[in-house]
Amino acid sequence: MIRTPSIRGTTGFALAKVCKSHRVNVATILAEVGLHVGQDMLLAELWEQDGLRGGELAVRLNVEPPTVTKMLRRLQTCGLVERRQNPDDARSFRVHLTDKGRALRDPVAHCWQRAEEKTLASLNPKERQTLHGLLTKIRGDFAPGSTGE
Amino acid sequence: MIRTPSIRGTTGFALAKVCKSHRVNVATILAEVGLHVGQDMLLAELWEQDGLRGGELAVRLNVEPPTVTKMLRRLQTCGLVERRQNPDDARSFRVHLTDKGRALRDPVAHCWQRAEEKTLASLNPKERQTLHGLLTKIRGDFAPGSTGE
DNA sequence: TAGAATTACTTAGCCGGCTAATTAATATCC
DNA sequence: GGATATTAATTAGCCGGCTAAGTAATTCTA
Repeated sequence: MIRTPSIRGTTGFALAKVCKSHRVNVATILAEVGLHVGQDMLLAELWEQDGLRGGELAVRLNVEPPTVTKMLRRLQTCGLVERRQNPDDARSFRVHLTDKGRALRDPVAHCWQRAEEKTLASLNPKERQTLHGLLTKIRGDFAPGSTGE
Repeated sequence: MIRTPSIRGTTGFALAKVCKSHRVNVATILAEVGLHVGQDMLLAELWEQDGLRGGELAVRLNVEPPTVTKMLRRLQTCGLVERRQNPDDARSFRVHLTDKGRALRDPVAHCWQRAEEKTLASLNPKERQTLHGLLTKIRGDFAPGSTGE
């Protein structure tokens, strides 16, 4: 029997739709602090660990190097990050947050909380925890029981 | 108390990361049939219901009208869709699949199955069902042509 | 050690997205 | 009916993404 897959109605489709919705929510709220969606993710890596190389950022963000090149140029123009020479390797460079970039951490965190609340509005706390656990399991990450910090 | 939200480790962050990963998976596999990621979603709406207006596509895809304009121009150039005049309203138009566009349905469905398998590789069937249920519940908030907000 | 391969990043150009401003057609109101 | 508002779609320009191709520095290798 030839089971024509229904496309819509697959888990991947639902995931894509939820992702899109969440991205719109984040973008809308993030505009209030003057950031474009995507830039927050790069800054988040630097808030976690300052001074990463460009290539390391690409790997952690799961994007290609040219994407990092362009994003850094704009973030640098905005005065949020700066590049410093890497004494160990003249090919690469290290990206450091400016004071202005560091100052955005809490406002952006607040944006994310609001966007998350909007995206997950229809789930109760237990469902949210289940979802969180499944997502972290997909990521191959850990902390399945830890409720944030 | 001074609980500085950790940004990373939130459900929204995990969702964004999983979304990104899945999008990369879809993009990679979708390239085999000559589509860019995003075009599959537009075609999926037409596979579901042919002859939608441009604005209806924008609403269903949760994107802005200019995005639809550009995507349609490219899909039209590729010979996948065609525009037809709307006799009821000369401002708008209706988008119809070509035979070539219709023929992509099953190949794309297969791409999605593969991408989904890759994205959800670490989940067992029961976990996948749970995830599917949660995503569907989230979508229930804004999917059924509701007022959205 | 000189040349070849590899690595790290940039450039150019495209596509999916967005906002702001514009155009054309329809609907509304005086 | 004519002026006005509203709606549907487009254009222009930007940002986040990509691939392909190029450049410069490092490493490998003969």
